[in-house]
Amino acid sequence: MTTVATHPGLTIAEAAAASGLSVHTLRYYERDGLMLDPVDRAPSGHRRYTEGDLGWIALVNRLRATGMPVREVRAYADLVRAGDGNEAQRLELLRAHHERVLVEMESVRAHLVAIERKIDVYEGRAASCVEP
Amino acid sequence: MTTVATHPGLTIAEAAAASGLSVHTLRYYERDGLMLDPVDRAPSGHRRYTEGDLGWIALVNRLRATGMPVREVRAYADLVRAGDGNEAQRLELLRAHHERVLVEMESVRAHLVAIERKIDVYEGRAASCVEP
DNA sequence: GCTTGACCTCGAGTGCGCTCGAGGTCGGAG
DNA sequence: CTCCGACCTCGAGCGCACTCGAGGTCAAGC
Repeated sequence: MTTVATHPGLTIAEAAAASGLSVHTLRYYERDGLMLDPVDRAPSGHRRYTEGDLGWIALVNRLRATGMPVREVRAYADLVRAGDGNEAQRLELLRAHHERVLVEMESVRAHLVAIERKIDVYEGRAASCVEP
Repeated sequence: MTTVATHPGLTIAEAAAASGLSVHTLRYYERDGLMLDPVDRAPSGHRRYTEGDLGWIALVNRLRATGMPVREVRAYADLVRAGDGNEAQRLELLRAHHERVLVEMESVRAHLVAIERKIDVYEGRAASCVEP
């Protein structure tokens, strides 16, 4: 069952369009160890992104979008790359991140409520308390 | 009714403790035009923060905590400093920020749900779909 | 055979938001 | 009078996450 030359894969421009990242950022992520493996290359040396690459990038995007630092995404990628046996560590990393995001969201929500009150003041829907 | 030498005001260290910012950051904010006015000084030249200053800093903290860029906080401070007549602009700025924060929170929430699903996979509470 | 354009590498540059350090002043305690 | 600690200014430095540019390769189309 030698799967020879299935799909050629996406060019970096296509991968950029698909992921919402810039080609610069895609190369940067790879350089910086955020990808699981170096991306495949065409004989020309051009990158060819697989569906698996895109799936991984989507996860990286989710982690980044929720504020995980690049270095921590790299740590996660390192764990996955290391293969089986560290699932507990991966889980711990994700759970810690999850918890931090929840705390941060609650903080933002609370601050936002205070800002809403100030908006109400400007709209004349409430009495100003002290400051402008 | 000449209010002579009421309270002396807080030192920068006290203001830092009260606001949660560092003394460096307090000076930086002032330098950068985020304060409504230059902070009062003792005869020694040392800063003396009033209750009003602290209230304003609290607002700045709320704006920053919800992700408003420093330059936009400055723009808001500029408006307030300019005095009456631009309430509509201030309101618009706050509302635009409010809207952005809501959109961002929703995005984070959605990404977080996807991450939760991945956590479930690691906990064996769900079947893995495709990627690690 | 030449041009064009998409890609490559490597290293430097950018914008943001602080953060730090050197060198100096000031006021009160000993 | 001296020392100390808290403060001052000014300018540089830092960490992060990209972002850009110079200089080069390669393959396809004219």
